[in-house]
Amino acid sequence: MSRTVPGAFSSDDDAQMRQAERDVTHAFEGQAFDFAALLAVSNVFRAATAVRNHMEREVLSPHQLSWSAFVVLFVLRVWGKQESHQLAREAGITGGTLTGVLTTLERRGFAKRAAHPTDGRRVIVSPTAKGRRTVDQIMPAFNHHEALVTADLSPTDRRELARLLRTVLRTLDTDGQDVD
Amino acid sequence: MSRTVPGAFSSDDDAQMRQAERDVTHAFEGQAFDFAALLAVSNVFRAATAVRNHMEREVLSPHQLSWSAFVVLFVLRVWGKQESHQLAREAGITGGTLTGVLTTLERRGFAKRAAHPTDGRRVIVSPTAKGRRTVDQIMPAFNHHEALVTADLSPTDRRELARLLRTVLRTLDTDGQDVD
DNA sequence: CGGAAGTCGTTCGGGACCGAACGATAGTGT
DNA sequence: ACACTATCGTTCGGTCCCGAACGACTTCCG
Repeated sequence: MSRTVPGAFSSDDDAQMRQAERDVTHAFEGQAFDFAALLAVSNVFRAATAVRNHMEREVLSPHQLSWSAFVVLFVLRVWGKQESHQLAREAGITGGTLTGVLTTLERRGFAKRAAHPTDGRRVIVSPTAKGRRTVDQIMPAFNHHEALVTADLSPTDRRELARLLRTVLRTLDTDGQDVD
Repeated sequence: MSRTVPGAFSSDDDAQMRQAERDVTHAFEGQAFDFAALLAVSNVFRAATAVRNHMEREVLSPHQLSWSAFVVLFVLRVWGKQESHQLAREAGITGGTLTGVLTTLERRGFAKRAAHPTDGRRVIVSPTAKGRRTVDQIMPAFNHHEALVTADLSPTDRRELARLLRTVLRTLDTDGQDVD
């Protein structure tokens, strides 16, 4: 009843999944088990890995850029120069990681650091012309592949997927802060 | 009409997103741009990172296990001993990575390698009793947190999320193989 | 049988990644 | 003015992760 994708592999797929569910519930029998949650979480992670690897292989590797390096560069391209901590948050990585990524990006001439005018601790990161040019060159292919990996989703499905994930992100966000 | 989660943060969120869409389309103006695909892909990745970090912090780190190490151990717990390559595929990592993870797991006494009876190249991996016990001890908390991060999703939403992601995975799978 | 070709797991190089510890700088109160 | 505290970005230790190269082993075929 939840099946909208027709044909070919789906029946096999379903059978395998039901078998997996039986295996897991059997392995942990006697305990309450939220299988839908497990499935949602594990699929998020599997899909992310698969998409990331696909993108790195098909789009990014010719330019010798990792996913994170590209994301950082993309943020700089669209929103321009900004402080380090904001850039890290925007790119979804920690400050420690950003330092490494930025070192790579700077070495290859895609971005540069500059001192904050009044605050000696802070660092302003800017894209170079070469960095902007590179993003502009990669982005069409990147977006094309984004469309490819979501090709079997209807436009409605894509928006729905984004919405559901946003809900998860918001949940994580807010109770990460609440704990304090 | 696509909004099921009520109140609080949603309006802010939407405004920010629409602004981001304007920024991005403006940055790449004159080019066709599938923003729904970008949003779907980037949210998959963000959600995966957030969930993984949450799980490693809240559930796994007390046991000094990484996400991958736990996934491998989980697979061994539920499906029992198996060959290396199958285990790698099941856990969603490459062979090279599995070697590292397995070395860690073996050093800590959670799993062990054994020679294949007839084929000298292959390796059979088994969970130890300690490994099984550890999974059984962690799993309730792990599943509880899986439920937590998807708490703002209705049961239908969770299944829908899993389904949409499965579609993406299948797309990636099949045209990864086709290329050959 | 014996070399060629294919298939295993491992090793290696390089980057990413986190959290904690660290210096440097800035603000705060006295 | 001067400690105290908070907040920056960086460094460090450890792991993960991939793809490519490698060596050991097996299978295929003459």
